Amino acid sequence: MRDRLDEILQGIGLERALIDEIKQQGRLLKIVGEQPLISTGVKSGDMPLVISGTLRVMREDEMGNEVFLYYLEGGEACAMSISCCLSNQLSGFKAVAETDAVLWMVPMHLIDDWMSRFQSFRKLIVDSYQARFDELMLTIDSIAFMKMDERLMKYLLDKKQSSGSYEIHKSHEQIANELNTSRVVVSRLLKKLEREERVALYRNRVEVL
DNA sequence: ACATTAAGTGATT
DNA sequence: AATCACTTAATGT
Repeated sequence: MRDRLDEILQGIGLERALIDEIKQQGRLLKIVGEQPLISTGVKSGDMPLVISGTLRVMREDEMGNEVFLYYLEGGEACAMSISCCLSNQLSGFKAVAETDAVLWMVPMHLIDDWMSRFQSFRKLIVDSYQARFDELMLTIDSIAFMKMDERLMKYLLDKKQSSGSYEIHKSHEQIANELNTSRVVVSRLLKKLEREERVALYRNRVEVL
């Protein structure tokens, strides 16, 4: 697994010295199955670097309502975790592993140091911030401007993309929760998509055609 | 065979 | 698009 980390870090374009430090200072975190990684109100002192798997990052309010924000995939850093740590705020974020995932947890207190010493690290953080921000804008206008049927289709295609599979193993209920709507609505829209022959429906499973 | 959970649907707001 | 109420289908015991 160390090799894989090395590979990823090199792929990002970090220099040798930094890679060695990262490998020395961080710790490995394996997540099996669909499991919450960071939940609201808990402060975490680490910045996760995704080695493999997909994380779904969400916003959560007091009542437990969730809003999807963006995905984090292999080779990506969760730059947002820096901002909540720097400002010493409790994370209003919740991250859930979508699949089995392997993360490299980097202690937050080293970030500053690395940013000033390694320009490649600064770039990683800034780029990652930028990328998250762009994704955020996408999901914002999908919420603001897209109708439910378009959102559903985008959701299905996103899932297809991130899992590399045409099959989505979720119930209508789960999908509805992630889109903040009701199961009935999802069932109806999926049914419509099925008639248009864009998906095939099964129990606990949707296939994108 | 029975209970439980997922999905489909008409009617109403 | 949400909610209710009900039906039907799939799955587990």
